[in-house]
Amino acid sequence: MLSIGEMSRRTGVKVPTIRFYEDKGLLEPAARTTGNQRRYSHAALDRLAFIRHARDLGLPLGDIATLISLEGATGATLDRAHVIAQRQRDRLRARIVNLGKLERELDRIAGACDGHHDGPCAVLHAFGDHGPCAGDHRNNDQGNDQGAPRGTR
Amino acid sequence: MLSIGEMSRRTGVKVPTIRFYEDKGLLEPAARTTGNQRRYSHAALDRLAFIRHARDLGLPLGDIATLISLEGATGATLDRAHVIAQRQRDRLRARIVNLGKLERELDRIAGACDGHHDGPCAVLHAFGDHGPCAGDHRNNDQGNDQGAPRGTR
DNA sequence: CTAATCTCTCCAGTCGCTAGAGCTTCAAGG
DNA sequence: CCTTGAAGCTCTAGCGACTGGAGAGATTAG
Repeated sequence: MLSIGEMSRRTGVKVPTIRFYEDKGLLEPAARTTGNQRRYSHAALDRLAFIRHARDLGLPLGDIATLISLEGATGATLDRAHVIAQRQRDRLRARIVNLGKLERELDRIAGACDGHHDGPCAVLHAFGDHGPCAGDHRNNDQGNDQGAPRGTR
Repeated sequence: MLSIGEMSRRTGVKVPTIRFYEDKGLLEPAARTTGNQRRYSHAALDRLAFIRHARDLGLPLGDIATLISLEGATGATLDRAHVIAQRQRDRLRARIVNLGKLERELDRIAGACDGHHDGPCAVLHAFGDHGPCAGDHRNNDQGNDQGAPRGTR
């Protein structure tokens, strides 16, 4: 049986985050000691590692919950897991293409200012000016933040 | 003078979001009609377009506020604008590299399941299994969400 | 004048955490 | 056995960048 701190150390998921996952139903409520502290099985450890990994891959918690609910399922139900993986990969692909466009534009903007500061700033102008970028770098990105900033680890 | 709805139509920024920007100090409080409705100048329209564009490029509102405060400045102060653009470009670059790794892994996961659903699902196993990926696709991405999901536009 | 559309303010919710307050429990050393 | 300090508990609030709804008032077209 593992304490919550032990779980945290082994998976790299912060302690409050573990409690948060329990609250959201991603982890089953842990068993408790007589003093009300959580104690986890190794199965729970595996589950937390699974969640962690899926989060690293950018899956939203809702999708992760779906994957968990599919555990132990067989047959056609499992197509849903496949669909989630594919959808996430496609989201990521679209996002990479989009970010590539943004990068090129930021290049242009950063390059617009190369040291001579006389008149109004070219960088500021470039930020305001949407013309030079072919026009469609808009980020109509659905879904959540792929690869969330979760603090430094 | 433009109504808030007109501003929204012309920039693609939603009405509540415009009010939100005002609240956050990115837009100066608009003039009001006798009936308390906001009326905007064309300068305000330009400013909103600027914000919109910078947001599309993934700049956090704090950075945008800094850029705005630099408007009209000259000389060395403007280096700050340059630094913001470069920093953002670098964040984006790092992020693209990282997302590329994630994409390859999702490819592996999605590929793990190719139709035959007999035993336990390979996709689920692949999500749980961190081994095959060289190990360091972790997303220790600092900074905010580059290219925010702002709903469908 | 009336009906339809806009706009107003305020509040609550989203997502995935993170941090703090103020308290209790646990394990190890003396 | 007692103390000490780390680790745990619950609860609440906050982040960023919005989004949506309620219920009221303003404006505009016919």
